[in-house]
Amino acid sequence: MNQRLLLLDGHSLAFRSFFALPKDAFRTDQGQYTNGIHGFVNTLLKLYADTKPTHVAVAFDLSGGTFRTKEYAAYKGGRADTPEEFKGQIPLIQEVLDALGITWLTLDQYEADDIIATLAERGVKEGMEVVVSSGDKDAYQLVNDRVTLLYPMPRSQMLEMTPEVVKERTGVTPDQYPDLAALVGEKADNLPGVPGVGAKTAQKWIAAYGSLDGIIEHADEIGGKVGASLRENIEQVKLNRKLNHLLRDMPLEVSFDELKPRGVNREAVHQLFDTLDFTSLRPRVLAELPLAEGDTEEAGESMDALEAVMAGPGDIARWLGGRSTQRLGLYILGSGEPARGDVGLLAIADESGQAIVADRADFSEEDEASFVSWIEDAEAPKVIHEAKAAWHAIKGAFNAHLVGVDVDTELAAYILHPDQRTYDLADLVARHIGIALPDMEADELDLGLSVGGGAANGPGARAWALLPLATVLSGELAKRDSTELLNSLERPLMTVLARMEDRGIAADVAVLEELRSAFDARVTAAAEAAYAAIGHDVNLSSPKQLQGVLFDELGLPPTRKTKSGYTTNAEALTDLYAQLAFREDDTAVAGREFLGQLLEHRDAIKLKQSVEGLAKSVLSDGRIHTTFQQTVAATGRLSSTEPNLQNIHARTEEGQRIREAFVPGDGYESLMTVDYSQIEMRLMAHQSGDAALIQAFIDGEDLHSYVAGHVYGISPSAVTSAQRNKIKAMSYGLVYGLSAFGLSRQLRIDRSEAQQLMDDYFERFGAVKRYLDSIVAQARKDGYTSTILGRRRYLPDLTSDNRQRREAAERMALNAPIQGSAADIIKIAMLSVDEALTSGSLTSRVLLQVHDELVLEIAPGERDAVRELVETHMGSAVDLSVPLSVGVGVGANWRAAAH
DNA sequence: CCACACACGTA
DNA sequence: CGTACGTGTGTGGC
Repeated sequence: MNQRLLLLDGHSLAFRSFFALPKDAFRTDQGQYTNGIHGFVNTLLKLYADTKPTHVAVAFDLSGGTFRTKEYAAYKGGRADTPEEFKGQIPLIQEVLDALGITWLTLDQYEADDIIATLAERGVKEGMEVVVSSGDKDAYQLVNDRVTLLYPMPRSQMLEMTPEVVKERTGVTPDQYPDLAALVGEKADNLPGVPGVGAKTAQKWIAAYGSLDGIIEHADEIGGKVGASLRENIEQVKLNRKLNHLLRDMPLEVSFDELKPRGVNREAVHQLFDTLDFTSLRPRVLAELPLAEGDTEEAGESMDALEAVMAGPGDIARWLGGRSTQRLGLYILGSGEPARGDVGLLAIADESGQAIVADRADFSEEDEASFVSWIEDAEAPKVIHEAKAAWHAIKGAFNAHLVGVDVDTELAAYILHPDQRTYDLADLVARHIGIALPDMEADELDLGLSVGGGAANGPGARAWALLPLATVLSGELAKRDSTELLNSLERPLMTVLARMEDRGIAADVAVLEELRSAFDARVTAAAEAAYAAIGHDVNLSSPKQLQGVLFDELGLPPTRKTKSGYTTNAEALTDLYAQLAFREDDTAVAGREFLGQLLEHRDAIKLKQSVEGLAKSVLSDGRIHTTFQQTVAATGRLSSTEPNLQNIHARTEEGQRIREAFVPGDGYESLMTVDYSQIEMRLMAHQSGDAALIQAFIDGEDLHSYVAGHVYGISPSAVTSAQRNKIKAMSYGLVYGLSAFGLSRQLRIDRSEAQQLMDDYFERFGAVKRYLDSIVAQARKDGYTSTILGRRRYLPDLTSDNRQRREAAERMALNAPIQGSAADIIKIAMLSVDEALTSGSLTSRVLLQVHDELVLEIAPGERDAVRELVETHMGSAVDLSVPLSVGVGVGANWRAAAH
């Protein structure tokens, strides 16, 4: 029979991958680099698919010497040390091979290529077709009509080297190649060739004398400088030839039976790929390599079990009929936008693999009633990816309120790994249950299209995959003790957020329009004045063009460098302005005018864009419906998009006018803001246990004056405002991992003064210092930080060799427990406030969250009751060693509700 | 058309 | 050389 033997040089292929793939993109939580492993497995899969071998072996070099280094100490000398990031990947590749059921070999004193040469020789003798893949040119000599070499090329291409191709590329036959290499030398192996002899000369000699032996025999007949050179270096050439000869008779104690792939051990692959963070390779490995015996039919992990059907009218009702209390997976294709949700297609699947896919447009009355009662049944457990989006889709399409979400797989994945930008369902399924979901075509993603039988596969498979995915994720969470965080905090919060988004906040479009026009006038005036100052137009929004004006035309001194030139940010422009203050030449006068108008333009255009963006996002109900992102911030915070209502101007007078456009809607009389005061410093006090800091909060004094009094050794009442400001900056900076350099820059004081300030601060608040140090130490040990609710953030860079990355990770480690705990606390408070409002039968409701602040819409007559309620529930969200102080304000708009 | 850089708003 | 985000604009690659 046709037997084919595939032989790989493991080290050589992995090393190429290591340099081909960006190492920082392949790094696990634990700091292990995996680019070489990933590339190797990828190459292996490709070779396997291309060659369909019956036998496979991977050969590795051993570290330490070989017979070649004994013979010639300089062999492969002069190479740079193996990169630290590559070491350690080889043993992991060998573990992967074990899991894949593929044999790998090493042999003391010999190189991978010797093993390959030996096996190739034996394979040919057995009548096999042999395919070798190695990036080592020495392997050329193995090529013949039964042995093909696949030589790796850039962009993961493989060059198929037959004897003809070798001849074409080297000018000699495969068995002559080592002769040629001996003459020319091999830089990679530190083997010098004959000076003056290149490939052309060597080819000519080999053609003339047949082989190296022939050349040596007739060395005296070769004239000219190269002849003399050859005669002088004849010993080196002989040595080269000896070293580059691959041994074909190694004592390998391996039989061809052992080289037959043993099949993939699923469990081992899952385990290993989990620790390696491999997502995309997992389904490929399982699909493209043979599975080990008894490992083919694993319950719940094979898509063979899936039976998806398209629903006709009445089918949904019938399907749900017998299953309404089972745990079911629900997948929705549609729009999950707040207040504009809709369902195009939906799919529901049960644990047995039965799935039904339905077009919303085909729902009968009976289907709708059955579906809605299932959706609104809290005892009917549902598994959904992005449940909040599903909530909106269902609200929009059925006017029903989703309850009974057992697992939101997106939220679960976020709790496990909060540092990913997105949590794509197909990626999670591939990663956690090792199945490649069928791609969904773009037209399947469109709403309301008629759907043929084939299209059911995508949604059906997704609904089906949710159930095993939820089981795996729940298991991971339980192992990590994070079940509570998901089920008691994030999952119920999802519904609270959905309702907040659904409500939106009323906007006064007349105010927005008035502001737009006022800001627009400022923009135009500033732009014209700026053009006048320099005598021509310029795009004031183009940093590149501004650099031309500032540094070339006006000859101003360069500012801080950016990646693509010099910064033109407000801070730098203000500095430049100050530098021109004492000059009265024409350029300086023009420069000052230009800079002043540019700053004015920046300010005005930002305000204008902000107002325009808000105006555009007002829906027909007169309200702005933001989307709160519950799974994007690595610290556990929420974020807000489309539009972002967490960064509405608040600091300047002009900016605050924008907040006047946020008003109570019909049926409500005011807005209320409730915020935590200094929650991060309170957490610092609590977590550090610093007695002085705790006392400050218990006494309820002005924090920054109190701390400044301690630092400067004076009474708080004697603290000047300059002293207070410095200490305030320092206190806030601590939460962000501020350095003395950063503090000096921010306060525009000497480095030494900043250092002194920090020293004095830590002298007085020693526990704070010890706490901050301990956070980093603990995080380095564990690999992650934790909040008061046990929310983790993984920071593998804490052990990076790269100082910048490491220090950045240290700052994140300092900040994450504080910022994240504050996020935990306000989330608890949101649940508790929401619950209290509902159970108190109040109409007032929460509309927005801005990290440490809630914005509520107050119904007539409820103001005082709500004030008391929010003070109580926010103030008692958690029990700390310092009080949680809450500020409340009420007014006719968001600005007026500030306090 | 898309990704990136820059600038800047919030906590 | 202070954390966490999102958005608008310009730019230069494809």
